[in-house]
Order: sequence, then structure tokens, then C-alpha cells
Amino acid sequence: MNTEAHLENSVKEALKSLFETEIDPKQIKIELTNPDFEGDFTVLVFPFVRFSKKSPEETADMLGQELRKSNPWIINHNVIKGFLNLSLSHSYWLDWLKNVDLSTIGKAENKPAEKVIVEYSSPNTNKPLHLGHIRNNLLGYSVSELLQFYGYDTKKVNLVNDRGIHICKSMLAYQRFGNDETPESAGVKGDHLIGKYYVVFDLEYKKEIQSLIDAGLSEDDAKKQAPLILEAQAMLQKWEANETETVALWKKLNEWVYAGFNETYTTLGVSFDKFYYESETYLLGKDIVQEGLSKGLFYKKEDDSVWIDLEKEKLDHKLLQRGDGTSVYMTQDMGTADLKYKDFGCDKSIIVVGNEQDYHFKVLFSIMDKLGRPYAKGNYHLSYGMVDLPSGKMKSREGTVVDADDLMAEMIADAKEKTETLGKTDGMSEAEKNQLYYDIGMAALKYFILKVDPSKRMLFDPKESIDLQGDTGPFIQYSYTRIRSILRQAENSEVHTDQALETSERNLVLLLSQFGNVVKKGVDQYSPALVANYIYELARSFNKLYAEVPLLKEMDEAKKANRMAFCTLTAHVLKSGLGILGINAPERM
RNA sequence: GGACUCAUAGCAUAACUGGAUAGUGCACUUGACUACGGAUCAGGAGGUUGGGGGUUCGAAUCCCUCUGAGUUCACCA
Repeated sequence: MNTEAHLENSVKEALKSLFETEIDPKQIKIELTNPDFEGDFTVLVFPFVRFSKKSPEETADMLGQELRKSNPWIINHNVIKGFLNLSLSHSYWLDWLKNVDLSTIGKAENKPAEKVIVEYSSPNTNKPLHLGHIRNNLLGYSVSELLQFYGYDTKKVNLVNDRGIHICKSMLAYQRFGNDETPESAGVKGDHLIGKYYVVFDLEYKKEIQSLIDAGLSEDDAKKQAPLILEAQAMLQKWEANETETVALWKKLNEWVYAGFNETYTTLGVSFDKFYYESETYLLGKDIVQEGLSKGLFYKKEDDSVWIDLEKEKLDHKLLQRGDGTSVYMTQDMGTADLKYKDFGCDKSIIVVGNEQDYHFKVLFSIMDKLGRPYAKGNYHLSYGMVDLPSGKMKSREGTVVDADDLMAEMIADAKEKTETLGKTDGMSEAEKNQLYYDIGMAALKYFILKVDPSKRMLFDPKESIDLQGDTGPFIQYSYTRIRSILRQAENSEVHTDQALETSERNLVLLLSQFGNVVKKGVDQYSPALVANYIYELARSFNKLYAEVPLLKEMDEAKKANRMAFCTLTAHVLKSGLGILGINAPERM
């Protein structure tokens, strides 16, 4: 049991014996003591005043006395207003340090039985990945790693959007203007090549619109009647009719794109247990429409279109199937939800999609709930904010995007330049150096993205490169390599629990003891950002200790042994935390 | 128009979900290199938490209201 849980119990017992009141554990709030005050943990006593019938100060003092009676490891207490600050003995902390189990720290005491599926990435095959996708991928991957670390059995899946009118646009533009260019002949990645033709389509399409407008058509009519868009629509129909030539072109171009995506995924360090393709799932869900109709949950309009009334949930009416019987976005998402459950049987299903689709997922989850799906309660939309550029929102058609491959290459180049300036890579092979530049560059990028609360939109200025100093990934890596350097020169020895702790040691051990709580909270909130901010704090706390007390140079053997134990544990927690974020922890840098 | 987000120092962000004097980094500034690894550490300056009201012992956090930004709303997924 961790310290807080222990304290909580004690507080409960103490309140019972002092005031003869059985208190709801939720009323007991225990926090780390604000560093400006004396103490390790703080109990908020305001909620107890109601039945203690005493002032907050008196109540706190009585509680403090009582707690110390039953817990000798609480060696001191002080009261400021309604805050009861408790100081734990140094030997308590050293004992904790001595007995901590590296193989279980941070993980659930009882491994959760539930299985979790995380769907993320969901790229379109008509354009390369950009900064927005990077946020999606990093979030999806690290949430999955976080849950896995905590103890859940997790699966990662990717639903690729490989069909539809937008894909046909690229296909058509390639057919028209491509001259049988290939990724090899053009010397670019397949996804970039196809992305180029998506932009070409847009340019040509706009030209056509303009000439139609000049010929006297309204803008709306021009958009609908431009030959290119009509041809793209025709191509989509051919594709749906499974026409040989169209399907062959579609397959060829998609293969190129997948090869490109795989490269990007590898560099990003993300992976998937299974790929779903919309070309295979887009017809799903029609039987669910029937099911809903027969259950009386859905209704038909005169034109035969199918709807659901969600006015009670303030979600309005929503179209589920067109009058001609073809499916819409919602139709296939209902189908894929069932499919994923059939394939993996997960109790929790997390889907990582931008917050522009908040409404869509509210509706989807509400429908699956009404249909009585067993997994409905475990559905969660991990909604994240858009990544804005100083110039506004990224738009791939207009070319105002930060390309994922370019950005990663730039980060790695920055890391290389910085590392070479510092000149600490003597004796490393070229391969080791390149791995290091990659580790550092990606750490900077990943930490930069993941430290921000997922739900918030974030601003990224491509002109200002991501820092390598301060509150950054490389800072944490650097702290780690420093500890590793020390540990390489140290010998193993036991913790001596009879020693006094320096302030910086006590601060560090307090933070270390919080790792489990942070992971738990991150799991509850699906937020890797909490882990990111925590390991930064931890690295900072260690660096302070490093600057203030001797470690290897400590003459007192007992103290030195304890400090080595601090080093070992800190290194372990830092590495675990970085791992959750998908960041490598190099031995040297 | 309806629904949903968001607003914290020049910039980027945190605040244990209602707790103490709102933390941190970048940039600016002062100091610590005969270093257990300076991608570090210590200090300074920078805030009416968009404005106004309310609830509370206590509000960046909850409620109301303005202002501003964004997303979404029936056939692109």
C-alpha cells in the first residue's frame, strides 16, 4: 500500500476515535505539502470542521496529535489555517527506498482484467502525414503504452481511409498529368508523390471553376459542373463497381503510399497490431441500421433515409443512411465498432481523433449504447486539439502544412548540430552517433507535443525550432545519462535506513514515491502529458541534488550507498517514463 | 441561429479536478566551469488567470453575463 492510502486510512481511524464519525473516504484529501511549508504530506481539514465543531486550526491539531500516536513514522506536524502538514521520518523514506521493487513500481497493484483497444493514426491515402498526424500518432501510441505499462492488455489498430472521392482526385490527376511517374523515377516517397497529385488536382480544378465562372456560371454551379470533379465522381462509381482498370490504378497508388507511410511510422516509432481498411469496411453497418429500425430506435423519412432522434441528448436528429440505401460516415463507424469488438473483444475502446469530430463521436457512442452493445460504456473519444501554425490552420490542399517527414528530419539535424558542438561523442561509431542524433531529435519533438494537455490546441511555429534545453525531452535524457555515468562507476550496496536526509534528497524521494500515482492518474485521464510533466520535475529534482551534494565523492560510505540507491531508482523511473512517451533513453549523449 | 471547445507574463505551458503567496521553460538579466558530464545549477525581472458579477471559509478551476478565438450542425470520410 502506498503512503497516501496508508495515511488516508489513519485519518479515517483517527476521525472515528476523535469525533465518533464515520467519514466518506472521498472527503479525505491528502496532498504533497507545498514546498514553501514544512512537511511531506498535507491533510485538508476543512471538510471535518462540520462535525468536529471546532475551528479548523484546533481540528487540525487534534488530528495531528492523534495521527502521531498511531503512526510513529510521522515525526512532526504543524498547522496553518486548515492545513495539517505532516512530516515523515527520514528512516521511513529510506525504508521505502530500500524496499522499492523496480519491476513493479508505477504499475497497478492488481492487474486490470479489462482489455483495451486503441485506434489511432487513421491516415488518408491521398496525402503524406503532417504535424497534426504526428500529434495523433504520438498520443495514440503513448496512451497505449501508458495503459500497457499500468497493466492493461492493449491492442493498437489503424483504420486507413483508403477510398472515397478524395482518393479519386489524386488518382485522376495522376492519370492525367502523371506521365507514369513512379516514386523511384521521381526520387520521392510514395505518399509525397501522391500528395503532389492531390494538389495538382486542386489547382486544375480551380482553373476550371474560374473559366466556368468567367463563362457566366455561378460559383456553386461551376464547382458542381467542372469536368474534373464530374470525372472524379465517375471514377468513384467505377471503383465501387469494381472496374478492373480503376481498381488496378487504385491498388498501385495505394501501395506506394503505404510504403511511404511505413517509413514515416518507423521513424516516428509507432506500431500497430492490426490495420483496417475502409475499402473493406465501408459497407458495414447496414445491418445495424436494420437492427435499429426493427428495435424502433431509428425511423425512416418519406424519402426512405434513416435517422435517429437524439433531441433528448441535445444531439439533434442524425442521418444514418441515405435515401438510396448507401451508407454515410456514421453507418460505417457503427459497423467498424462492432467489427473491432468481434476481432478483439475489448472492454474499453479508445479512439484518437481530433476534436472537430466531438459531435460525431458523441452521437456514435450514444447510438451504440442505445443498441445495448456490451462495449458501449467503455467507448472513449480521445479528442485532441488542432495544431495551429502562426498563419492559422494547416490546409493540405493549400500547401500550408508542416510535413511530418520534413519536421522529423529537421529535428534530427538540429540534434546532430548541437551534439557536434558539444563534442561528447568521442569513441562512438558512426552508427551509434546517428542513433543518438535520432534519439535526441525525436525526444525533443515527442516531448514538445506530448507535454501539452491533449485536449488543448497548440501552436507550433516552424520558424522557431524546438528547444533542446530547459523543459524538453533532451533535458530529461541528459539527466538520465548523467546518472548512468555515475552508476557505471559505482558498486552495488544496501540502503542504510538510519541516515539523515538532505533536503534535496527528501524532495527527490517524495517525487519518486509519486510515480505510481502519476501513472494511475494518467491512465484515468488518458493523458501522457501528466507523465511527461512528472519526469521533467523528477529530472529537475535530481539535477538539484546533483548540484548540491556529492554522490560518488561522498566520503561517508552509508550516505554514498543511499545516494547510489537514489540514482538507481531515479534512472529507472526516468527510463520508464520516457518509454511511456515513446522516447529512447541513451546511455551517453 | 442551435450545440460544443477554449482564453493564464513577450512566447510556450503547469496547477494533484474547489485549497496555502498561480509553478515551470524559452527569451532578457546576474552569478557558479582546476566539472562525480555546464544539454546543468543558483539568483533577478516579468501575472488584476480576457472583462464584469455571483456561490464558498477559500475560485484560474463551479454558476451567470459580456468580449474574443475555434469547431460542428442532414448526405466528404
